[in-house]
Amino acid sequence: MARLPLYLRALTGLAERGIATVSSEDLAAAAGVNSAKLRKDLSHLGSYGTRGVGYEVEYLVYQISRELGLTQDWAVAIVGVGNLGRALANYGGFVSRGFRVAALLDADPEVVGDTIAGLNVVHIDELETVIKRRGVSIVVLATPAQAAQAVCDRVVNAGVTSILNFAPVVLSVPESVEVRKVDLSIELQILAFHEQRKADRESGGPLMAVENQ
Amino acid sequence: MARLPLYLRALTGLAERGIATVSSEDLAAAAGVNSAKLRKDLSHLGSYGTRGVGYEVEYLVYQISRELGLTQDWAVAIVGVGNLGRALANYGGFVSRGFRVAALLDADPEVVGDTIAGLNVVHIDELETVIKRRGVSIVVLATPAQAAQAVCDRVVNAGVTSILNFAPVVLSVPESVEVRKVDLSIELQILAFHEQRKADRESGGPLMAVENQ
DNA sequence: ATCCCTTTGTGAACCGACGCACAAAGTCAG
DNA sequence: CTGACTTTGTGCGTCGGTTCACAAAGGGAT
Repeated sequence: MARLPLYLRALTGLAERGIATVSSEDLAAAAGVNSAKLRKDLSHLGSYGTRGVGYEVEYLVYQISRELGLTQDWAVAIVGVGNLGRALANYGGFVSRGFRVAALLDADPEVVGDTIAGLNVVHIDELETVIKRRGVSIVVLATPAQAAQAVCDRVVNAGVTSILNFAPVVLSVPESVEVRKVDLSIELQILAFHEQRKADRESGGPLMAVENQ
Repeated sequence: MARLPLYLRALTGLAERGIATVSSEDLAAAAGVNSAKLRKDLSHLGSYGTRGVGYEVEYLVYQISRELGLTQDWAVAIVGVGNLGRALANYGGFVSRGFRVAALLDADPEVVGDTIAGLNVVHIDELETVIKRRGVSIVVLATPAQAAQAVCDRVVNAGVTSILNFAPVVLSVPESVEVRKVDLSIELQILAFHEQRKADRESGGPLMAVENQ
């Protein structure tokens, strides 16, 4: 389930505050979901709750971490060391959740050789070698849109089956490869859409009511 | 609809290649969705297609842009000028789609006064003033998790009703305020989850089959 | 002018997710 | 030990979204 990371985040927050036990109601509120949904999700990974009491925070953290595969560490390569790539390389949220940035790659000879977040930037020509040698299993694409599909093809050929794509293009990949995409400007466009509808409703709303009579 | 930006992106790509007309089938492929779904989505904003021919690219770009409210320009403020905030400030994808970064704010006196992407970083104390004076209607939160809710409250009080949240917390806001959230590490965790299931299936799969006999 | 071919727009079946509401199960006080 | 209370786990009705499949509509050739 795609909500497990959300629960995990809420649980680690509770653990830090020293809370040992939590009810589905409280945890659901902390994660921003319905409590029945949360219980159903958790029941899919086994009966880890105690009726009348709730869930033991520590135990649940461990179970969800295991389910998500966060008990092993994952080597991640970031391709494209522009502004976004740099930000991702320096982002603390990855390391704290079992992800290790194992390689930075770029095509621009200007940045190859630079050290970012303690890592040497390698030329994209080394892609296949680096992936094999450093055991990379997840690749983050932060390249310009034009380059994304070509890099993606090479990454897939090198045997990687999980890609996080920040480039604003639809990547075509074999069915066995999973691509998740984050498009920052799409998120803003959706906000603008709703923002405009609010504005329309305020000015045009009453008018519409008149027209509808 | 949340898919309109996707269609728009595909359409501008086609327009750049000089394609004047496109069928729902082709456009759906370019956007990575089902063609029936695309036709239904487009029909919700009026009958802009011609049976037997398809959709006129230019016209559709205009109609979707108008529907999304991209014909006006939106002033965006970015709060939190860490690695991510900097990357967002420099990100070209915003400007090209009608979004203007109108303000950068931070609490750290070390970065206040710096110039990033041609903008002066302002202290967070000025938040309300800056929002009003520069007509900001969308705020991007790129602060640490601990600070996010407090900043969010101030932003909401200042009258902003659209927030894009990069901090890994669930923000509580009035119902009238829309929050979209992007959590980079959650995306990676979902990839790791599927990656692990693939690995489990390869090693544990055949074994399971034996056990099930 | 007519016929055939392409493509849109949509009715209707299908599917999964969501949440209510409740029974089963466990805790704790007396 | 018993009974009242709390909370999980889940059956079931509902709802929105997705997709199939087809009728309606337009274009172009003969």
